[in-house]
Amino acid sequence: MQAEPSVDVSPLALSILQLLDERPMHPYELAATMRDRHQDEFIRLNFGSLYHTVDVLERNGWIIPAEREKEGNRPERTIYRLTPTGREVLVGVVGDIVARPRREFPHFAAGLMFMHHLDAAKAAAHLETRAGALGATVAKLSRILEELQAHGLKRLALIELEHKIAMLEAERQWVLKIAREISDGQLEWSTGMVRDIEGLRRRHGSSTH
Amino acid sequence: MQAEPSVDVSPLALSILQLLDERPMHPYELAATMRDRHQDEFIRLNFGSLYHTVDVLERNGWIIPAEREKEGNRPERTIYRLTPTGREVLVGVVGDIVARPRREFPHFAAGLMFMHHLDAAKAAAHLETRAGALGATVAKLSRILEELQAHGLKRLALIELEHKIAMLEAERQWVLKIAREISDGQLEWSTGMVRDIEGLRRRHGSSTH
DNA sequence: AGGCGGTTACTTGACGCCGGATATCAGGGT
DNA sequence: ACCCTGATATCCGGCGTCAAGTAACCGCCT
Repeated sequence: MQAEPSVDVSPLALSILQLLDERPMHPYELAATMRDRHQDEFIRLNFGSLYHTVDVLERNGWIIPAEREKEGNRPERTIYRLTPTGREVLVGVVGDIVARPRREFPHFAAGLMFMHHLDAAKAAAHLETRAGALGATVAKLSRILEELQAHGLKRLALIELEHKIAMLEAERQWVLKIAREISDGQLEWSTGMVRDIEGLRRRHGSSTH
Repeated sequence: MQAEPSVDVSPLALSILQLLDERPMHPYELAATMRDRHQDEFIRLNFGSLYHTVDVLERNGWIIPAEREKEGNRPERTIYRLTPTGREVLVGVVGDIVARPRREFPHFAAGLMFMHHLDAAKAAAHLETRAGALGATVAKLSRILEELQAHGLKRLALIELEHKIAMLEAERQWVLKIAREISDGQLEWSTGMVRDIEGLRRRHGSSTH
């Protein structure tokens, strides 16, 4: 029932809270709406965790069943609405998520860490492939962005798209640079190298990165 | 037993394969080594999934138990080694992970998506907080990077650190830019806005972003 | 030398979330 | 009549997280 330091509320939960703040809905409708708004491009969505998350939110008292409908012979559906506490949590969590970087573990970093198992030529080629894919996505998203802007959508409504494009583009630049440096020998290559890193300070401390 | 299109091998599994390629080890030693090399800064590591993953790798035939030691009265430990198939998989997976961007769902994007639930001032403040945290991490990692380079480590051995720093810095720049644009009113704010996005093309297609 | 508190070695188990598949019914199209 | 899609929910197995449990070791105190 607490509003609490609002830690560890999943993006999916956040999205549920946010939608129920607009109006009461039943879970399936939540999913449908998320899809309509393309939130599922940025938030992992599937029925299993949706229903589960709804349960959890109810247990926490962030949301409560408001109504229970049965239409024809379809499964009965439960309509939920946001509680006042839920509303507070929503705002709190948004602030928290925006303000505090969380530790993430992108696959690519792991790939890089073991890149020396490839030979230089292959590595460079793979990086170029990646850059190409990244470029294609950036192009696609940019087109969409422009189109939506032309349709009159405000920037604030599209900020996460802008962000994604920027990050993708940054990665692309970096990847390209490294690919070049490998190709022209500027990044010295040694295929079986040892990677002992003495001195990288052991855990403890700023959590964040 | 297949070498296969090498999809869906977790970073942790990759790391295991990689270490066993150097020499046979038992699971606990794997973990210890990963920690020593600070791989756990880039790969999510905990004992539960470690032992589980080892099991799976064995079932797949990528690794096999080579020896079984009992020292004093400690729990008996199983030493694994890489199979030839395992070695192929290793190289394949590395290439794959490097070449193909995977869809990731960073929390921050979700936060941005709902940022309009905050008022402008608070949003800007939170973004600045984030930029600060990002800056601190970048500084810390940069210091470590230099130190390690000074210790004679080759760039190739530190490439993932370089990457992380670059990405963090890119995000920081972006966050700072947006914070400024909010503060000086350049990014138009409307707190309760509707966010219906008609036109963002429905799923199907380049998977990647 | 004996004992005792803390750290390191090593594995297992319980529990919860996640994601994919599946069951059921309604309705519209051919 | 048949089939496909959409609406609606639940189920189940896999994987990750956390923490407990046992043994040895190390250092210190007396």
